[in-house]
Amino acid sequence: MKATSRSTPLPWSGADLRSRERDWKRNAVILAAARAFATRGYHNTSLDDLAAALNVTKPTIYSYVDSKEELLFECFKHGVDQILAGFSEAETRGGNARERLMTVARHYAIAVTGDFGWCMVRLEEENLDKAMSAKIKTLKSDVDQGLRKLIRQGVADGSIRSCDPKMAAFALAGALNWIAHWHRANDALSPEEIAIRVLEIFELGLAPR
Amino acid sequence: MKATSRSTPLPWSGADLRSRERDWKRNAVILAAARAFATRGYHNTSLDDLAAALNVTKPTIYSYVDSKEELLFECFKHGVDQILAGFSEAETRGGNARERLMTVARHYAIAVTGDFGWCMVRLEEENLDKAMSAKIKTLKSDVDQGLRKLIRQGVADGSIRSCDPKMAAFALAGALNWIAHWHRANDALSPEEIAIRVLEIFELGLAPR
DNA sequence: GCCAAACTTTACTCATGAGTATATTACGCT
DNA sequence: AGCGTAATATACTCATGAGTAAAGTTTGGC
Repeated sequence: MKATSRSTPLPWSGADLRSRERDWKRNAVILAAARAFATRGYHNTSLDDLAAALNVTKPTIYSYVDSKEELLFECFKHGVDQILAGFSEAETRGGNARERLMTVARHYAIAVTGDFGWCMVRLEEENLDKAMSAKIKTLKSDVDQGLRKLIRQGVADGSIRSCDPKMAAFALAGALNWIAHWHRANDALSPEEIAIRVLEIFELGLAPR
Repeated sequence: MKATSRSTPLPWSGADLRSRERDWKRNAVILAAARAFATRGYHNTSLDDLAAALNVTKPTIYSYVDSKEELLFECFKHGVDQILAGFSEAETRGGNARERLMTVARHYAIAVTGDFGWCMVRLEEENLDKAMSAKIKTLKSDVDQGLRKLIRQGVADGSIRSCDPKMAAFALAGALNWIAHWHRANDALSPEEIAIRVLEIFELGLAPR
């Protein structure tokens, strides 16, 4: 039997290759969308604009996503996944709860300054239909609950001063999210450095020690 | 000369009254816009919707503002004015720089939970033309510089731990702005109570003392 | 009571942009 | 070679919503 016949399930057989290629392109569409949304805003970005940026036409985009909303949702999802990865890493790195919280926060800061940061932070649920809005709420809540849990654990293990976990989580998330508003790609400070400085303020507080 | 002739500039003469009435209505339009934008988002609020909420029609709105953008700008302005008022009050109340900063922050938190909070925090400059966008930038910068100045003064007078004023101002503003995202009018905690709790975290930090 | 100004409405225009039906091209497979 | 499928493009439809012109309505001043 010839090596080129269809009975040869090569790792990169035609179908497989095509499907990888497709995923790759889909991700390119999502990334371009994230950048466009961050620059001009969701409502000010038409899919024709986006298509032009990708050197394709609108129907091509519709072959990768079902709607503009889905595009926005995917951008959001990509960003949140980075944050959720921070929780996993915090578990593997270990340390007391405050240290784990800071690991998460560092990841968070980096995610927020990345390509999907804007979509994550600025996404207004009013722009999405009920079903998607609910998904977003869940994801946001997951992150929020994760932060609160770490804070509660910190209070329990003595690594965090006794405080209201809800307020502390919101304050921290707010400060971190806000980075997306003021950070520019060519800032003097790298995302890591920004994270360190912001987190120091949270650890030590403003009052002299 | 008769007392009723036009030469009598009575405190509530016709013209004066009408102009007050006009200002009152204009403010009602702006307030209704702020609420509608906060609920449904700027782009999802049509001026027909807004007009309906006010029991008038679109052209009436156009007799009070020149454009939808102007409406958004006015909402922003109203909100920022409340914050700037906080700086004045901090001056009159006095105290060390950290105390003055906390006075401003308390005002800030209350402004952000108010009717114009959403517009202040979520306003995306991409929605505005160059000229207005520049005005907004200036106002935002005024607030930011005000915060930084207080922080620098605090470091100088020893009431604030030595830190990067830019980062501290952004972290504080972020935490406060974020309140607008999660606070709901019927929250268990009043804006004042929220302000106290969030500011405590900033003063004392998360690490045990 | 009548006039003029301010105010408000009815009934449009017009541009934009999401989404789609249909044609065309490219490419792997036998 | 040539068939079938996936990918992309052309060329629309259609709804929405900002903004406006012109006509009606109210109100205060005489």
